[in-house]
Amino acid sequence: MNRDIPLYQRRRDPTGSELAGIPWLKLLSPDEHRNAAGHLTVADAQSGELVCRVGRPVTYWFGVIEGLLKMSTDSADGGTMTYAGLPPGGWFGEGTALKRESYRYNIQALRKSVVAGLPVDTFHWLLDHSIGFNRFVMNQLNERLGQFIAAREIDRMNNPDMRVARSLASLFNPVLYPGVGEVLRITQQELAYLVGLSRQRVNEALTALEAQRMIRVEYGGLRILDLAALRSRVLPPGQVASAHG
DNA sequence: GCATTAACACGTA
DNA sequence: TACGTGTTAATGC
Repeated sequence: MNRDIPLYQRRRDPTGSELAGIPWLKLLSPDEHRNAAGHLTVADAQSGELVCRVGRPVTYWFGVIEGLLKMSTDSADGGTMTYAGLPPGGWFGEGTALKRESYRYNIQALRKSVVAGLPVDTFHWLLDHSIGFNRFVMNQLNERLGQFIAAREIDRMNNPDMRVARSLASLFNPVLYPGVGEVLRITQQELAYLVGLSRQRVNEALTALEAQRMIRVEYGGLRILDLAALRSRVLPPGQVASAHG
C-alpha cells in the first residue's frame, strides 16, 4: 500500500499504548515527558524495509515498538553480516546520535514492525535536562557492551544448540528489550537468519532446549522458562568445547 | 559426522 | 489462502 513512499514520510503520532511501551518515558519529569512525547513519531515498517542505512546522517534515535528488526552491515565479500536482532522495547543508535554522526549499521525490518523515532535534537535536549534519561542511556550502553562481549563468545562456539541458546538469552534480555516479556514473537526462520544456521538445525536446537525445560516452542514464537539456564548453557556431557582464546 | 538445501505434508492465523 | 512448523532425503565439507 505504501511501498513507494519512504518510511520517514509515513510518520504518524504514537498511540497511547505505543507510548506506554517506551521504557524511558516513565523516567522523565512531567515537563520532560511532555517535550519528549511531543516530538516522538512512529512509522509502520513493512517486512524487509530499511529503517536506517549506513552512511546516512543521523536523524532519529530509534526504538522498536512492535515486530523485529536486525542490525547488520554489508561485508566486503558481498554478503551481509548480522550483529543483533532487535525485539520490542529495544532502543538503538544512541552512540551515533550522541556524536551526531552518520549511521554505522543498516537496520532492517525482518517482519512488519512499528518503529519509533526521537529526533536527535530532542535526544540531546533530554541529555541536557534529565538525570533519569541519562541514567537510562548509560545503563543501555553498559548492558549492550555486555551483550556484544557475549556475542563474540557465541561466534566462537561451534555447538549449534549453544549458539541458539545464547542468542535467545540475548533476545530475552529484559533490560535492553523490556517489551518482549515472557513470549518472544519470532519465527524459526528469522531466528535462523540471526544465529546463522539453517531453519532445520534451529528447529532441532529448539526442540532440545524445550526438552531441557529452558523454553517452550509455540506457534510463531518462544516462551522463556529459564533465562539463567539459557545464558549459562553448558555443553552436554561427552562433548568438548572448542572455543579458542 | 554434521550441517545445509530442497521438498513435502500438515496445522494455524 | 498464506504462512510457520516438523520431518525426510540428497548433497557437501
